Amino acid sequence: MSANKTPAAMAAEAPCKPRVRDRIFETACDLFYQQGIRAVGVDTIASEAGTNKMSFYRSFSSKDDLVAEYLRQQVRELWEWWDEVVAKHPDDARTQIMDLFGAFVTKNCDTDVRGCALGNAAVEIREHDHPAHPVILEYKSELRKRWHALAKRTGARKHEQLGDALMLLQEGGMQSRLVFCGVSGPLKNAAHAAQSLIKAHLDC
Amino acid sequence: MSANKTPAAMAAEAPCKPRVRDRIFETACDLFYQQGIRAVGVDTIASEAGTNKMSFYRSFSSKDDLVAEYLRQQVRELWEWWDEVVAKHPDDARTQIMDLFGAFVTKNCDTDVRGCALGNAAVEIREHDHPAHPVILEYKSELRKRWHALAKRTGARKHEQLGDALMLLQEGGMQSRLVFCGVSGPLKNAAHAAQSLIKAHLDC
DNA sequence: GCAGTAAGTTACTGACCGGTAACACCTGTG
DNA sequence: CACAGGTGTTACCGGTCAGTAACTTACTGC
Repeated sequence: MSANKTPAAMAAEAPCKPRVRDRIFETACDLFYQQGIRAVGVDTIASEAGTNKMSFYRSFSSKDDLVAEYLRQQVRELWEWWDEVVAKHPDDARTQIMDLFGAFVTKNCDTDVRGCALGNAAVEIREHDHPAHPVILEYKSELRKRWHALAKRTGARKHEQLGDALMLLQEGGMQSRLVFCGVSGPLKNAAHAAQSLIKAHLDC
Repeated sequence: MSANKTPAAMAAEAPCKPRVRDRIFETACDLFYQQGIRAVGVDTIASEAGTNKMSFYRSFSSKDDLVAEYLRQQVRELWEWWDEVVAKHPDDARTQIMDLFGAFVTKNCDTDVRGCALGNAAVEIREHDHPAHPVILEYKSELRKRWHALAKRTGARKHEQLGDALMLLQEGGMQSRLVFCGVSGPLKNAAHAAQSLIKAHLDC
């Protein structure tokens, strides 16, 4: 099927699909994030991507599967962002945490930020058999593990408490972005709060 | 219309409607909170309340209005809870905060807790002209004001920072309840985090 | 030119959505 | 008894939802 190909415009990726699928997927990601998963229909996605529903179902088996893939994509981008920030000071956990919060606040300045895609999905999708469910659960668990690991490397005695606290700050910041515009909400003090927490856990 | 009435079963409330409306409203609140606003249809609410759609529309002008009223009810219950907790130590802001977090964690032990009704609604309802929008915005603003006031009364110099930090902890705790069961998530360390923050803001 | 394949087009299904019209019932009050 | 109000029942409207069938177009490599 996808053997011995020479065409120029063939993307350098693993599968074959050249254009339409990607266009649909990108459009779907935007719409899901901006307007919510349940609020966006398959017809809307297709026409917004400049195609039609039939082409949609040639690329995706169902809307639910697309949603799961959308969330997996978000997870990839989120970890990419995280790894990038953390890579700047590989041996200084405390600076890594502060960098994360700094970049986190900066990122959330954009007016088109709508909180955490995974968290929002958890609100919208309550059915336990939805293919998106394991994606969300795994992401949040991994996120917590990373905060714990980071907190431990600061040398804090009660590193689990510290890690959870930092995660709560982040989650709360994302949540608040849906009602407070820009960084006008409590989010703007997230970095200060993180600083205070670290200090409290290290020198007393 | 509602003049000179004597019937026994007439509720002691202001309007006239005796039973059906309340049954529908209560059912709707439960379903909206448990399954989400968009996931619950008018038909479902009516039949779950033991009646039908026609009786629903005799009591409520539209689903959107019912949603707004559901949220207003949630706000009432939330402030009632808050005031009750806070009333125990009227002159000790620090204890009030710790009591709030204690009660907050306890409340979230229940298995049928699904996060913050207002926050969830903010995720599900993105339309700016929805009657629920002002309810959500006003609640979150008032919540922030209360945290600020509480933080100020602890004597903390940077009370705005402290207030925002406490709010972030609370918001994050609610958000995390949708994916982590009971208090197995980071929520369980919310009280510790609050304690650390207060300490950091007071004695250094 | 032929074959294969990706894509566009139109029309459809069955289910559900929010919301309404018309009518029957039942119960309490005058 | 008659009347009124709250309620139940059935059927319906127009719209949208996810998903499918069948046909057509256009490009590409051989």
